[in-house]
Amino acid sequence: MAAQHSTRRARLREATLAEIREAARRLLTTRGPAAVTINAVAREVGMSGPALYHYFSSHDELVAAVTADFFRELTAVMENARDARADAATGERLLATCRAMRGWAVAHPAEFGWIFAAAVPSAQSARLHPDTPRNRAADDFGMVFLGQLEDLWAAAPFPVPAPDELDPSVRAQLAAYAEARGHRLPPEALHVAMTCWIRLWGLLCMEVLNQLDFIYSDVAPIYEATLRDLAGMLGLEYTPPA
Amino acid sequence: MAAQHSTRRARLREATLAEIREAARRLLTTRGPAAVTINAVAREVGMSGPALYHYFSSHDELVAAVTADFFRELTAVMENARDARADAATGERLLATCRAMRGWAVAHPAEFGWIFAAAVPSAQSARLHPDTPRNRAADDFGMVFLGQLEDLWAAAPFPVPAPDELDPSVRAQLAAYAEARGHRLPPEALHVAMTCWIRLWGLLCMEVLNQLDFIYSDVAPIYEATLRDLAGMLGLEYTPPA
DNA sequence: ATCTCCTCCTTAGAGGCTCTAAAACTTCTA
DNA sequence: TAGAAGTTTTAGAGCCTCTAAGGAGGAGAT
Repeated sequence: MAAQHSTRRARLREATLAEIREAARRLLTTRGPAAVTINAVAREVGMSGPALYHYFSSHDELVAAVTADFFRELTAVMENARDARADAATGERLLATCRAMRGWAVAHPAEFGWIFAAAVPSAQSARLHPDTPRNRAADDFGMVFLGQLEDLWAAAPFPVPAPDELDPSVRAQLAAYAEARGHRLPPEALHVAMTCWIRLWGLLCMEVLNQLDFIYSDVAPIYEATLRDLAGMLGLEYTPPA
Repeated sequence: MAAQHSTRRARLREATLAEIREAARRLLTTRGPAAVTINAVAREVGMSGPALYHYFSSHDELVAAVTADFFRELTAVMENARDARADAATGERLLATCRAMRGWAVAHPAEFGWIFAAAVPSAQSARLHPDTPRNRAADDFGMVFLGQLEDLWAAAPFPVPAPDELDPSVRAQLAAYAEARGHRLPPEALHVAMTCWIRLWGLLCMEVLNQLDFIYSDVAPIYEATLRDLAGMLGLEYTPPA
């Protein structure tokens, strides 16, 4: 009873869903996160409040949907940057990917803050609902970064701390994650990868939250200095942006 | 007309103000940031909605007041940790201060997230209203960290990047800040200080926002590894926690 | 061609929120 | 003791989330 005769309806519905998410994003960027309300979004697309509940069953679900959109867009931007340099060295591709991430962040600070400078559903509840679109999009995003470090490791293992330098408890935590992910990186390499990720996350979040305004008017060179640092940690040659 | 005959009233008012801020904090920790509403806080202290406007002229002002409270409490905790080791080496005192910061963050994750994982009024508007209690408390907090690095620099200058390694634009931005602060650190040293601060901020915010749950169940050793790293950058001997 | 069903949309409304206005109650002072 | 000052209340406008009930229109079945 489904696929055959519901195509037209389904297309219309899809278009409306897209329009709603665009309106939500527009409100976010123009009037801030607090303005992304069911009522305001409904007004924006020309329907009256409760009608929107035919598309999203709650405000939280709308929020999750646009969050997933942002993750997917950022993922695509980073993958494009990576794939546009398919013939370049792995290290150069990683740098390009990281630069693409900041490029998106500064071009879309509200969206970046929306998805990253926010409390994440705790691991507990993520294990209960692993397959929401939001969580799938976030996982896919994570793999853009992690996947490149796996490639890098496969191509040219980077320096890692000696086994006795890594705290045994941390090693165990990382080993559990490595196992769940198929052991593409040993715990020591995962530790280096996480260190890199944490530094990029922190710097970008501070920037989009204006936490660095008090001292820096232009964070781009700070980001480049960080990338140079990370390149050093990963045994890569740092190449300045094109 | 003020001080002499208004003491009793003023005392009562002060007590009510304190009670309101405690209620707001209780709501934050027990029901999350969205539950800190004027109405809910008023109910909590046993008065009805609009009465609270005699103490705080808007929701934003209440938020700013408890934010200032949190900054002051964290500042005090860190200063205590520092001063409890007045006779120790500067490096050990700095490590103790940083550990006190994480101690407060994990003991009060909601409060830490409330003040740090939030958009800051942009520098523009901070320059227009520099003397709100919130901004003063935030500045005082910043000085706990920066002040110790100044002491450290005065006692034993740590290694800094060579002048030609530091991006000229960054150098200029830092020089402007150094001038405003009385030149207690040269731009190169400020750059190192900010690198340290950014790494601590990022790691602690990721932790309180559950952004590391997916891989780490215990972030303490990661924090210690970061401190060891920073100690290395600052030419300090790393000493494990007591 | 009509009938039924399903989808989409509407209005009405309960209950919460911020914040203003006006009135009432308390306390302090002259 | 009367008025001033400070505190608190109720009423209410206008926003919000979300539920309930019903209307208008196309899609398939008879």
